[in-house]
Amino acid sequence: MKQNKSIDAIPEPTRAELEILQVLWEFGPSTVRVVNDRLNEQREVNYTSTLKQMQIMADKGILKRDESQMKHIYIPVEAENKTKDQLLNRFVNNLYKGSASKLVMQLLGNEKTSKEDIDAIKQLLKKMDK
Amino acid sequence: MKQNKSIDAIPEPTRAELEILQVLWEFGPSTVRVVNDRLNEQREVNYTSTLKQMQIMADKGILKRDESQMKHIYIPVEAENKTKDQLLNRFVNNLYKGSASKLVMQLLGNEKTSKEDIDAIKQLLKKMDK
DNA sequence: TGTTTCGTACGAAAGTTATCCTACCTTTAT
DNA sequence: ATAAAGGTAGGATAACTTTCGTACGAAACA
Repeated sequence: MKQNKSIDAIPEPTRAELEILQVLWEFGPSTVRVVNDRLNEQREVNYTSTLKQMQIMADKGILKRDESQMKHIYIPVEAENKTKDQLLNRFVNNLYKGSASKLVMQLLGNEKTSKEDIDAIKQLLKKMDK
Repeated sequence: MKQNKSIDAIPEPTRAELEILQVLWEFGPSTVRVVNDRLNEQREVNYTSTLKQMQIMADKGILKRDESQMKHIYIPVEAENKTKDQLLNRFVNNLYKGSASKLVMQLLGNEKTSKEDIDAIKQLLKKMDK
């Protein structure tokens, strides 16, 4: 049974917040240390910056945390797919007036989209026919 | 012949900037008055707010303007498709590690995506085979 | 011709985001 | 036991974004 998704629209995560969510989605519930180390593989960030961000996210309700240990463990409140669905919907609505096919058209016309990806998309659609 | 797109990466337009770009893409080169009227169909914005935004965008090089008349005419510097390509690439890179097919997968699994859209996507791909 | 309407320019202010310093506590290692 | 390392908490701050008030000039019109 489907929830009414329009009620609990998630506030758009900021750039920094999204970075952190990605790490948590990939590695599962983690400490600030782990997240910060991952982030520093891509760019230099001070530990306390990441800590602060994650605290703010917990305040906002984007993350919850387990404080039973000294090293708090942070966990995304919403599932990866749910959040991505919302971001994707917003993107489609904003840029393509809600038309998913327009977006795909843009994607197919985009030179950065590889032949492999296009083939994969075709496979997907074939599978859906069954 | 293709340009090297990686050189002239456009700075991410802000929320308000994107709103304005949408109007200009839809209605073509326009005065502040026209843009502001369109925006006010969706939300209340003061005229001078829109004016200021568009002036800033002109400063940043996102818009150019024709000042030969008293009512200045604003025009996006980059074509709609080019900007959307960049935004789309960024989106795919950010959320799907650059995999366009993952994005489409998400789209197809998304309940907000209509059957009509899915059919349209299939048509697109068929056409590409030829 | 004077007044009202419509335009631009400029600056201020408020809100948001991102970053990091400092303080202080706990654990670990010497 | 003491020092060092590694945690959290809470400002402070700087940059960016967004919004709008005020000033003032040009145009329309009564």
